[in-house]
Amino acid sequence: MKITENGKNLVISELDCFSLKDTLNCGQCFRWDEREDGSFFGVVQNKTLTLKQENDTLTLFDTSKTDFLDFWQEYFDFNLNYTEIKSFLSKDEVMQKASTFAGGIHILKQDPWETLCSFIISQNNNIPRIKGIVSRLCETFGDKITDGVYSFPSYEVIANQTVETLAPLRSGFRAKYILDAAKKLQSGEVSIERIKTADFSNAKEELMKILGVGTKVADCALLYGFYRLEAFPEDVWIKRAMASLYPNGLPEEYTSYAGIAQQYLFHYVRNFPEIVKIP
DNA sequence: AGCCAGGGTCTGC
DNA sequence: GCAGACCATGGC
Repeated sequence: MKITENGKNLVISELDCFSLKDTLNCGQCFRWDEREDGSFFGVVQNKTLTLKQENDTLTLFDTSKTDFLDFWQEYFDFNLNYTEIKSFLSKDEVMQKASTFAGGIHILKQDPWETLCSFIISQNNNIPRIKGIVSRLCETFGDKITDGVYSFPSYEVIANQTVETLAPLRSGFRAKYILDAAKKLQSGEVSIERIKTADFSNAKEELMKILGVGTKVADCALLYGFYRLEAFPEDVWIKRAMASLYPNGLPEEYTSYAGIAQQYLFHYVRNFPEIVKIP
């Protein structure tokens, strides 16, 4: 990986095992939008970024080398060697194929609360609508960053809301779950700091104290919001994939990177649904 | 019109 | 433990 400053832009070249499109469109994040020209615009914390990938080169517009080294490098998980992980996850034929197809996906290091809240919204929902609800949540309760761009609201702000004031989000039955999460975080009944340091099963148990957080949402929060790579979220697609491809469970040797294996599998079977169709 | 969407809760065996 | 109804909303 080579970093070059080009005027106001930053160019990352000689990239290996990275697909911006697959990383941002694989359903782990909801605040990135693809534009006509193939670039992506996103909001992360109180920052915005537009970037574009062409082959093994990534251009971050209006970004300094310091911005990248201090923040975006970590956010996009460029410090983990995905080339090694990809080969590690290729010990059997299924994962070998999934890794080859989806090996450009990186796990983003996202904010814990934003991720938890987003995946509460994700239940029994589809990705475009999840994005719409999250977008209205930010517009209604977040801070203005620039014109038409708002930050993700803190749980303190949401904890002061009611089901009625959340109505503009049109989140349906999930509104009471969002409120319960915000209130339990504010009261300290559930603590992000404790979850960060707890072992995996205790962390998951603590998340599941929140109404509307079951095993799948907890695993998604742990994987995408707490960077727990051993989390293995099982949605309907992964359940189908497991039933037809791994009836005896995921190979034990993959346990420490199960979350990345899950991402590869998810992207793979969603693009080739016939693989998991039971005749 | 009816089904599905990166599920979870609640109830009843 | 496990199945089944139910939950709001929107796109197809």
